[in-house]
Amino acid sequence: MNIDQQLLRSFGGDTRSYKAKDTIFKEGDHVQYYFQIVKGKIKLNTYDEEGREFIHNILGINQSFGDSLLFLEKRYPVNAVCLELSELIRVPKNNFLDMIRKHPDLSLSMNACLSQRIYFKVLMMKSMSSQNPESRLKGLLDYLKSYHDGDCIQCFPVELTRQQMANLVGLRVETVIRALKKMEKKGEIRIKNRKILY
DNA sequence: TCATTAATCGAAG
DNA sequence: CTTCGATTAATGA
Repeated sequence: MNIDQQLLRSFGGDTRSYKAKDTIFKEGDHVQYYFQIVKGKIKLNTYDEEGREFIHNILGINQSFGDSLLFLEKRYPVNAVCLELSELIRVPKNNFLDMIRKHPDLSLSMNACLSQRIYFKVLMMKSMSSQNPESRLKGLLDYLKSYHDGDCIQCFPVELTRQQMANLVGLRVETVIRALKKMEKKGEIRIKNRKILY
């Protein structure tokens, strides 16, 4: 979701900056704001009983997060953590709902947005249900690439560390590294100086 | 250059 | 596939 910043401000939105590793909200916190990224990147994660991190999503500029919770009376099911120096616009929940009411067009794009999230979640779950690590990575890469309006072949640079990719698909780094090498051999991806091109 | 973080590798489970 | 141990590369102060 990407809403005009002036509009967000007119409904009480304020800009806040966060340092890398700052926590924006924690699992179990009350949902009180709509967040939209002006600059930087954040991740949504949880930890399993062994303390291993699972990343649910990584969001960048002009993307919002936690917004589906604004329509529910639930607490956050995940943590939101900053990956780098970032700037976010924060709008109080009730103001946000007010804004939606006064701008029906927003409601429509909100639907489109949430629909798309559900759609990609399903695609991700489909590939994640595969036992094969290469299929899981392929699913992740397809998802990432779908956000990229690239045209050329194998020119989409994956801006994620291998560790992050591993935590996104539920595998270990080493496994990801080895699987990526196989995929490179098969010509499914290209690797230039450790950078992955898909 | 020192320290920290990420990427790799090989061997074993 | 994961875990462990160790090395090497890249990055930033």
